[in-house]
Amino acid sequence: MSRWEPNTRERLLDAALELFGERGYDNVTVAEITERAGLTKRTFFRHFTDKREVLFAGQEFLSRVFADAIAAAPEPATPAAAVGRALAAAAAEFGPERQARGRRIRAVVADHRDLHERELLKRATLNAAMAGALRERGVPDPAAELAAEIGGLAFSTAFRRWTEPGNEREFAVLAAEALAELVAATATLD
Amino acid sequence: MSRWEPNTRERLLDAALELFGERGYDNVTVAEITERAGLTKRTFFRHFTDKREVLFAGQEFLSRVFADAIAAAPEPATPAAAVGRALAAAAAEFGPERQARGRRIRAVVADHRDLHERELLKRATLNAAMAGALRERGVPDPAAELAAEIGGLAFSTAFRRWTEPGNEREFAVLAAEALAELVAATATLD
DNA sequence: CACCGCAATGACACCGGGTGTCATCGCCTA
DNA sequence: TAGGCGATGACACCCGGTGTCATTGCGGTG
Repeated sequence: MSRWEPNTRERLLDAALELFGERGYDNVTVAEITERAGLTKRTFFRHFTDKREVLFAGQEFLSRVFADAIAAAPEPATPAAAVGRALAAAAAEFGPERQARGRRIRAVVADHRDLHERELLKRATLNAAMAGALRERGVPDPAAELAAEIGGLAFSTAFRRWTEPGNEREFAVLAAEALAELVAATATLD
Repeated sequence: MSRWEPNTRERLLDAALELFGERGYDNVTVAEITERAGLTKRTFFRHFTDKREVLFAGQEFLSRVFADAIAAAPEPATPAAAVGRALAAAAAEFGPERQARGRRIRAVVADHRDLHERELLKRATLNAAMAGALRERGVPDPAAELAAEIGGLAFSTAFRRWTEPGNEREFAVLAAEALAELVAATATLD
């Protein structure tokens, strides 16, 4: 393709994960990441707006998957069922290949406030995409917002369990289970 | 008290809000804020961990209010009712004096991604406090988590409406209404 | 084949947020 | 009156992030 080594973003992510694992997120500078990847600091910021973003890139893509799946759900589907479709569609992106990387990312994010903060922003973006798609198919507020919030909660619960050490179950199963638990819990609130 | 002007934090917040209003959040440096307040940059960071925190200080206090109110709710109270108590308790902190400042803060936060991100972190902290207090009184997961999430959603909806231009209604009323709408909406999900 | 446009990178200076460290200043207490 | 101490100032420093211009070769066009 080009004269440079290909897969720049991948290489940067790999280098970053290695270094974060060795020394921790904030004992690693962007210059060190790019050095290991054979690039320069400036190039890093051409691919990621932020130092944090290297760990969360591609989440915008997930938003589209969620929204499209909700839009494509059969007409008589309830909000909960539509959200279930979205989770199922997302599960395709969480195969065994991605599991190891997911674990490494989660380990880094776990004890860094700044990274947790960014994760929340990504989830909020996801929620907004789901809520928008639900409104599009006629679900009124605040039900659309609520269903989206529950979907986000189910997603993050499923992701946590999926990346927990020793887990053997598939993402799709965990997501469906988390969603079902949450929907059932709505009956116990009042 | 001391030989310096009192109310350092307040003065910093006032100076910051003025400047943000005049030129926008990221066209104002911390040095400029402290200059207007008659202090130095270093002192700013002794009072706020971050530039962003100046707009969100005191939220930890709210977490305690929420948690305490939930813990103090009468025993037969449902999760939704306990959350309602928390919102009512919080309403005491949102009198008319605070409304103007709330509007100014919201205006600054509205179109700045970084600030929105921090707001999400604060809300997540609030949610965690509520969920913890609910578990403490025997509400099992994921109902505790869900109730907390709904409480957070009601809170932020109420705050948004309360600070909307032209609003005349009290925070307590708006919060109770938002919560009731959300609880009612749970019945329409499935 | 020579030329040119273009996309990705490098090089480099610069700004501003955030921190470590030591000095200063004055209130409070013994 | 001596000293503890808490809050601030002064100052140097690091690093994340950006603006800008130069460089490098690939692909298309005549």
